[in-house]
Amino acid sequence: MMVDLVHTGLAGQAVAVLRELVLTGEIAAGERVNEVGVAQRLGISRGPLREAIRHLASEGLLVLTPNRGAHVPVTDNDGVRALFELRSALESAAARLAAERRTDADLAAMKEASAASREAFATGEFPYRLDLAFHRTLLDAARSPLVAEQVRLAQQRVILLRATKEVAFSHERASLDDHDALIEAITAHDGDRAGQVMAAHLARVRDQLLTTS
Amino acid sequence: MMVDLVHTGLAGQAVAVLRELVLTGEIAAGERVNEVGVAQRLGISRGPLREAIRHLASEGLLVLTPNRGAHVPVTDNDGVRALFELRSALESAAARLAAERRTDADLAAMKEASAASREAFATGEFPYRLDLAFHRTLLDAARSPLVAEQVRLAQQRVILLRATKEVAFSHERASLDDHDALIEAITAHDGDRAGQVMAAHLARVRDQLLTTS
DNA sequence: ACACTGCCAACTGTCGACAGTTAACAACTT
DNA sequence: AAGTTGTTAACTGTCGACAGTTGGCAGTGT
Repeated sequence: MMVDLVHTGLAGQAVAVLRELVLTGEIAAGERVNEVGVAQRLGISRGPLREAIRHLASEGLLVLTPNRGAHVPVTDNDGVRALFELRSALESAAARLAAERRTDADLAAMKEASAASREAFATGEFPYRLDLAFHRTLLDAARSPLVAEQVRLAQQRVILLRATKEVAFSHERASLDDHDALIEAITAHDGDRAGQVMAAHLARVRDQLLTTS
Repeated sequence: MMVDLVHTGLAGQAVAVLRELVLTGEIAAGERVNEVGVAQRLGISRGPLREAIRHLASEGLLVLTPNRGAHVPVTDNDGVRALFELRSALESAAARLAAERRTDADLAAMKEASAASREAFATGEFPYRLDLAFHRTLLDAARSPLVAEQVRLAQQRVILLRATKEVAFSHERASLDDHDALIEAITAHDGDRAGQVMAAHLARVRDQLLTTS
């Protein structure tokens, strides 16, 4: 993710730009990505752009169809459930590892992130970014680079989900309590409980994203 | 994985061929992949080959260095541990899901795979392939396509590990017992226990792959 | 012998052009 | 009118050539 910024070439820049276009919903769900058009728009040739498209496809931000190019995926409720099964698998494990390995510094960072969230919530704002920040502190505490990377990719797909569904994501108070429960379990080095709390937390977030049609 | 075979283009074929070259160790660990050389060897141009290289890099089978190309990763003990943290996260969750969702047909398939492994073990052979076959039946029972896909990718990286380390991988009897314990827990719809057994099983396999130097 | 400097070969990064495929539309048939 | 077939425009897939970068090596000086 931030690793991509080290990609100094045109392809790397194209990845960054395209990712932003997709995640902000500027390219709508289902919309196709025209290689020549986007390449001209970015002022590069098709080669690097193709590379960028394939890269984002490998992250699940685009889907490829042979001879038909790439388009932003449209996700139904089953897709949402499948995605959260993946995210829950990864992030519950991360919570368990964090409970086993956390230092006091990790704990302090998590508490700080939680406090910032509560403060923002008190003033009526609880942006998605703060929730992600908390989850990131937990990832740091887990000290498992591969798991962390996959968590980030899964979280990114959730962001895309929100961008396409245009769901106003005001976190509920319950999420704040979940976070604190997480901190408690991790403080107590209780890996099992941390994993369970994380799974319950993500189930709650998932249900927010399921369309009730 | 098998999906790649549907990639009818040259790039798709190149992915299949290159993957085999890497997984069989024909391209050794640490060895660099020369774009022009391999492209000529495959009778294609650099474009599709580049695409294939980037694809395998996204699967973790190659690592890219700016302006220096791709090479087969060399993994130390820490890397092995990190990989198995990921695999354990994914596959323990798969076991939990399998315990919740398995049908009788799933159970039959798992028992059949286990029986085949025991039979082969009795004759002195317990190829890696049979172990993978068992794990695949479990994945099918979990009915979680995204988790299944990530599990396959992680397993593939373990295969690469074995290819590069040239470790003779004779499964231990303990693995057979683990499999049966897994079947028991899944039969009883005991998700927690299935997850725990899977984690213990993978820890055993991991320790086999750690170099004791 | 060692360190530094300036080449140089090999490679990756990028580009523009061509070939192949697809889906949509128009024309024709029944 | 509905279905079928031919045509075509827009796109992706592929290629060969050029530009840029890197690491090594010969050469020079100390």
